Amino acid sequence: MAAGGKGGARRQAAQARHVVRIADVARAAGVSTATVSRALSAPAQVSPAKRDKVMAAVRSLGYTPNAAARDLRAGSSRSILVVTGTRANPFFAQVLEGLSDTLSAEGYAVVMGTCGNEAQTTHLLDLVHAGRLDGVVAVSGKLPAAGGRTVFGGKVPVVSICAEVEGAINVLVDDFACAKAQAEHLIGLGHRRLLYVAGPEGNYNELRRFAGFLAATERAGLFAGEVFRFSGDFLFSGGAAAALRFLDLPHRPTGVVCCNDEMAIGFIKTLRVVARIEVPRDVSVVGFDGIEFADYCEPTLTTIHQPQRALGETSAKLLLAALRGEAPPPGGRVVLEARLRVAASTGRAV
Amino acid sequence: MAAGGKGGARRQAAQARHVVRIADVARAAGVSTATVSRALSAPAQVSPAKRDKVMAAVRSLGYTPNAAARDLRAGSSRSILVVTGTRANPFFAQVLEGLSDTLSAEGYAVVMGTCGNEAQTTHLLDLVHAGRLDGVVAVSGKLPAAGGRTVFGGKVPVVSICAEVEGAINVLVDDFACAKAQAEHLIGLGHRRLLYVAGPEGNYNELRRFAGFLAATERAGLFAGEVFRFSGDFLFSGGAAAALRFLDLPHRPTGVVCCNDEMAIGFIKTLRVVARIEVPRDVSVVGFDGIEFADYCEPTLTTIHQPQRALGETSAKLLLAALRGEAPPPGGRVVLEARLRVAASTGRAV
DNA sequence: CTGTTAGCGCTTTCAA
DNA sequence: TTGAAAGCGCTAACAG
Repeated sequence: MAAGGKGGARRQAAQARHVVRIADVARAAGVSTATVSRALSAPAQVSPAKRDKVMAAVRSLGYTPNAAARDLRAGSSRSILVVTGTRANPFFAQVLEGLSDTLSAEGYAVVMGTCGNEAQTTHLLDLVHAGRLDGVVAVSGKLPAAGGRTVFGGKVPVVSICAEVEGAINVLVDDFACAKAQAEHLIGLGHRRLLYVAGPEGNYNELRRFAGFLAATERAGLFAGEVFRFSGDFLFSGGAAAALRFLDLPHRPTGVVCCNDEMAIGFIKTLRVVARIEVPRDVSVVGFDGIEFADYCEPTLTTIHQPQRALGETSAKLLLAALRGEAPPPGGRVVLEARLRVAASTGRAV
Repeated sequence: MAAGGKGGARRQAAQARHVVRIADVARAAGVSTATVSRALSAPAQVSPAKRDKVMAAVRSLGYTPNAAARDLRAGSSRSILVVTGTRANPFFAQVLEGLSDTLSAEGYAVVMGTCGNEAQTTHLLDLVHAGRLDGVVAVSGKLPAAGGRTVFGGKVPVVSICAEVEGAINVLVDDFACAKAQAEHLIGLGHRRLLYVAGPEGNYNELRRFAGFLAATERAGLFAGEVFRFSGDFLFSGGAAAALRFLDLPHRPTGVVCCNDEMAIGFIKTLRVVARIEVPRDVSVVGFDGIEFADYCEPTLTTIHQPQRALGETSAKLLLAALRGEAPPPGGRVVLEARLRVAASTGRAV
């Protein structure tokens, strides 16, 4: 359609119809398109006189090089896919903040993706295989995979945050050690009947954390009848549901280890509302993540503080390095420090 | 990895060098590239026999059409820019969830942007003007603009959520009426000394809400000495800071209207921790937004519930409609229902 | 129904 | 230093 109008004498009409192209700038500056291109991306190669002419034309016409054409030539897109389960999660929101700040500072666009259903997953995979994405960051093990295709088929670098994935560059905290610290904190306070409120079945973090929890209870010599495990889902409502089950227990635990903060908060709130049980007077509760809410709920939550922004920033830097062709970190993984911060939700066993 | 193992060692090298193009598929299927293209995007135009051959070749080669080439041809990118202040905000996170679910269900990629500093802003503007984005959604009035350029110069549809912007399709709630309802609720409970904890100066929502608050206090005949206004920033810490100022007041208000939930929660928590002041026994506090945490803090927050997901979904649908060339809604705006939900943080004035 | 072909807008040899 | 020209991979107009 452009071809038709372009050849005609009515330049005005053509201008109004279409966005400014490099040829328009070239014409206005009285140079070739090659010179315009160079003036923009390699100014040193162009004589000052022409360069100025070009820049003036660029400004006056309001020219911005077309991205699709550039991408097609360059074979890259300067876009990164970030895949998460849900964005409605303050922990990941914080991680993403660090991630996208770093990525966009380097001129990369950040595309958000979810693999909720197969359609979404397929769409993400298509994006990667279509070369629209230069790299992938998966948060918490959410790697799009469907019909035998994975994100690794797209030969772009992949970084995984908070979950170890083979073939990816991994940015982690030591879930095992942290969960062990949660349980040990409680045990150290004299608690001998412990409840573990789990994350989703099969979830990477859940598995590691439960293992850490068990390691601590075993080490302390707690036997099976003293240790409970309720399934959960990382949501407030999951913590609330666990609290209800807790209330039904004939001989209740006095210490509760939650796999994340939302569940801990939902647990505590429900105990209070439903049964007037107070934390830490009647029960001690530890969370995991260190979300901001943890400092504003009642009581302030004893929890594992993860370096949320740093997880995102580190991942971004590693991806950027991979994009530049640099070697991945030794072992293909970086482990960041996280630690227990004792607040008001835990106390001595009664 | 499937591709690698499949061919011989020789094939690997060749395969690794180049991504599969349409010509490769055409050759493998013994047809022209046009037929491949049609088989993929308009199967009805191709004979079943050839269509099957093409599809078989597509599958066996693992072909995905290159996005940049497609975009260049089509003059569009099937990507939408979503601009927010911060993602670390549970209210917006929920809005974004609805937004991106709807957008990605239609095959659009969602690009996240922030206009924190000028570099970021310029980058976003470039993206829009470079034709890499087909539409823009601005959350809470965060529209990239720098050096005289705006997002409107890129001739793409713009939707604004939660803030009225001229030239955009607006999706709103009635901030004025909601804030009025907050104050009236308190006044109805007998409170006559009221504090308003504001959002950032100049913020659209802040302006509308403060106006609504004032309308209610004036209507109730409260005079200047009975009405206070503290500045704030929509953060927990802002609410905490307001609480400290509140404590310094010689004759304290008994009712507090907060411009959002985080500030309300930060306010309440600080009152309790610093001065053992209990809500609603000593002071009543109303929030705004209806974030999930409002149901889990102590006491459960009386607040304005905004239809968070619906705000996102509605915006997405309107943008999609605009992209299809459909007319914007009457008046260029849609106003969704939000209302006060009374919980445990407000009670009768003492 | 199918193939040929002309670009989409840009960058980058290759020559001058 | 500069310009001419060849594509990047794809789709759609136009023949056949």
